[in-house]
Amino acid sequence: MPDDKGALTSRAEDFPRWYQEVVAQAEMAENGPVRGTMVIRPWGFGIWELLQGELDRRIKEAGAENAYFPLFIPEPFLALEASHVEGFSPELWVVTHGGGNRLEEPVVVRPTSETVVNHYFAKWIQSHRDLPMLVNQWSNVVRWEMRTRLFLRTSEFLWQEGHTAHAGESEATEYAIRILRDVYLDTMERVMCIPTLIGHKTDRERFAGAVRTWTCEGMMGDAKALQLGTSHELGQNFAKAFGITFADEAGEQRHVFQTSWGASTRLIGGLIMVHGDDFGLRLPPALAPSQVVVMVVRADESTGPAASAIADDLRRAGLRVTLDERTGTSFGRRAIDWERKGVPVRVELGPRDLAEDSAIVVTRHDRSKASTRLGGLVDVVSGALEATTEHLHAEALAFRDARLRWVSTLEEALEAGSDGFAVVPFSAVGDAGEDVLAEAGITVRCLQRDDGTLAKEGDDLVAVVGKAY
RNA sequence: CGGGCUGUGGCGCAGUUUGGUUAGCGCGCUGCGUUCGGGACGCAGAGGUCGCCGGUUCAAAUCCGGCCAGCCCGACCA
Repeated sequence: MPDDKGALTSRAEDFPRWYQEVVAQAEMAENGPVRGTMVIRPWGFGIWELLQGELDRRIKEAGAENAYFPLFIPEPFLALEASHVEGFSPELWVVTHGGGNRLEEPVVVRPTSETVVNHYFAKWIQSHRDLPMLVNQWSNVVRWEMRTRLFLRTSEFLWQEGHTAHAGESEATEYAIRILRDVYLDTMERVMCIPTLIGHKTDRERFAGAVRTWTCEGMMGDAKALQLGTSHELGQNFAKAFGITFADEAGEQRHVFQTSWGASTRLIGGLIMVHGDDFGLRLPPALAPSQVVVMVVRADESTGPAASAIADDLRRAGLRVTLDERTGTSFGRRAIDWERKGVPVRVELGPRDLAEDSAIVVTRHDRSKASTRLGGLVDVVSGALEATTEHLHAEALAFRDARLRWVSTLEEALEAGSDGFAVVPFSAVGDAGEDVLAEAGITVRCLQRDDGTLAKEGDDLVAVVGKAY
């Protein structure tokens, strides 16, 4: 919000007003006791739990199993893979004391777990029969960040990180892409209702230690890009550093090919920034801790029991329902609180409605209200939830496509990429072009074929460029 | 690390230029009452070492010196 403080004004201009409002209103998080850490309040955490469930199911369908590895990593582990340690060193939090004494060897708090996981993979993998090894971990990680921003870049964040080992290179590539598509892309498109572009990163944007980084990129409500999830092909870099070898069918000792992939609480930020409006958050039904709130307009001997019965009916239909009978708080106050939290559908029941054997159904995504017969209420609410999912995705897609321009030169990309996405032949950009774009705060978000599909390389590669968070 | 700014009840701020009774306002909070169909209202009340240390003065939130913390802009990043 523009004000007397110059610094704040310039920031607010490119920082949507609703972002901060929505985050605050949705009671999701605030900066915590240590710089850049976050506190997620129950409503926001409920969203995360649902998101976790959706991701976890898909991860298991892709064959990976959950496991857990230590929070503390011996410092020498990090040093084993040269580019990995180089990439992460500036971001490490290091513990120097334990039990009141200085530790002989400092330990690192994990910024990501490739090193510990691979330390164990080296022990666990002996034969081609042990492959592929597909492991996932839900955990927190910490990274020292120069500049933190709620949900998008916090010093501590929650995520899942998958780590796999395969016998062959093509197998690893296929698995990395399978995760990108079947886990990440599918969750983002169908669950989060976020139109998502996929592709791979340029060399400079690649994960430290990877040979190729595949990525999902979304456009936020201010036309800036957000990296929503990444899947890395690690080649044999870590296998060689950690000595992960197996005996193949012929009895030869060979190094494995690996992948690692992750998606974090950043997704909550993306969700807010794609769907939030001036009235608060708008949640896709699949991620709404409460999908329906049944509100009693005023205290009354008949509306209370009737609302309770409606809530039960909706629950029996498999919906997550909250019954709001707090008539001590004014109706408007309560209605706006739920609206801000993004509850997709509200059912409002007052004496007037009850007298007509009806209720008001309010849909959050378009704020429309309709009087509905109680007899058909469950169907109407279910239909409204389905419509919400479609509407949120369609609206976000229309927004993004209106700000995505196909261009053919670097100069055009520079212009179009400053307030949206530009798609430009990668041959027109190149490494030198990335420097030029960087001057304007624009980066290559991903490389893909001109039909939007994935390709490792080729003449038809296009670069999606834009400003990023 | 460079550049800018701010520290005053839980939150947001005014007051500082020009020192002067008991430090004020909005929101929130507690109690009572009236309300309740779209962010209610009235009355009563709780809550402050004015970031910290020192100095000047009859007198310091206000002036001087030092320190600390936080925010914003640049370099980093899921």
